[in-house]
Amino acid sequence: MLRMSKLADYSTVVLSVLARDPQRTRNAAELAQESATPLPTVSKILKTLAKNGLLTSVRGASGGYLLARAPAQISVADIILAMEGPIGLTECGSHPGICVQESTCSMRHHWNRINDAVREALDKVTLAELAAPNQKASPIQWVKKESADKKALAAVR
Amino acid sequence: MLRMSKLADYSTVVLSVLARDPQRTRNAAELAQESATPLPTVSKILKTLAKNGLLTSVRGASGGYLLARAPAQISVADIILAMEGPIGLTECGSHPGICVQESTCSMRHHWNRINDAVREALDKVTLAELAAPNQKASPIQWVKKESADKKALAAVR
DNA sequence: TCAAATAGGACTAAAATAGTACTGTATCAA
DNA sequence: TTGATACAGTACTATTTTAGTCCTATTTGA
Repeated sequence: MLRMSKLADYSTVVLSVLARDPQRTRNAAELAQESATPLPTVSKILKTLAKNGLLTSVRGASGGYLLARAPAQISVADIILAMEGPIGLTECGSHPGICVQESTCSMRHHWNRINDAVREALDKVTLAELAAPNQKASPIQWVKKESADKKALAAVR
Repeated sequence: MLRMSKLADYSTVVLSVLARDPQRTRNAAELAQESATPLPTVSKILKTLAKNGLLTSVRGASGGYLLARAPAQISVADIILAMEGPIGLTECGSHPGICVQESTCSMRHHWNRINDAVREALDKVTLAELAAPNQKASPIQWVKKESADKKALAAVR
């Protein structure tokens, strides 16, 4: 596992829609439609992303959102940071003061290294890459699953 | 965030206790005490770790657990894999069939890359290192990002 | 001034996780 | 052979986290 939240996941989809045409301002309803995600949820995501500097918002009639930076300047690490806060695999990393063993824990320093390594890995992948069409990744193995997918989704929703 | 589960976290503590004296068999009660974690919880963790091949168990009176491999041969990735299953930041990675967009999703292939990068980073850190007393490892290359991160954290909270 | 849109916060529902307990099985030693 | 010790497995409950929704306020353009 080691999963990021669904909202963070969705946000990569929404952002990649925006990245396809970075100059254009789009409102929440459009983005909800294009990303096939419920409007209230998309709306929530957009607010969070705007608040944390990944999107610029334009209020009022004919307003909307657009990317605050070029897609190549936004990394996956940035997106996760914006949606979930600092990357930290353990609780002691992002919430100091919870763990009683904190002051004597010899592992904490190692976790910092690990977190940094993960962050670095995530920093290397940009939104520009995420939004780019697949280059010869073989989709063959997934195609056959499609009908099962729809069924699974129906069960889930 | 991007957090691993508490159980996975605890398990690193328990394993590092075992790693301090890899030959010695210890029972659940001992390990609970030494790791300052409730016995039922430690017990659950130990079972999971044994089931997934990180620990060898010895049943019966004077039984207990010991590491299945040398501490240097057990990586953080192994631990997370044992406790949480395959590393995958998105749901589609570890549960194919849920997402309707799966077959047409151009991002999936990128997520595979990202997961691999994270797994690689976690594979480089071993239990031997985790269990070792602190030595000042060089955080130099990451330092420059640190202040930016803190700022971002402040904004998020 | 009206309509369209974001901002912010509060609230509810659902899902995942943590934690506990109980029953079964293996092993050792008296 | 029997009792004590300790792991194995599973089911259950409670808690916490996350997701999702809704409502009201504010901003802005026509």
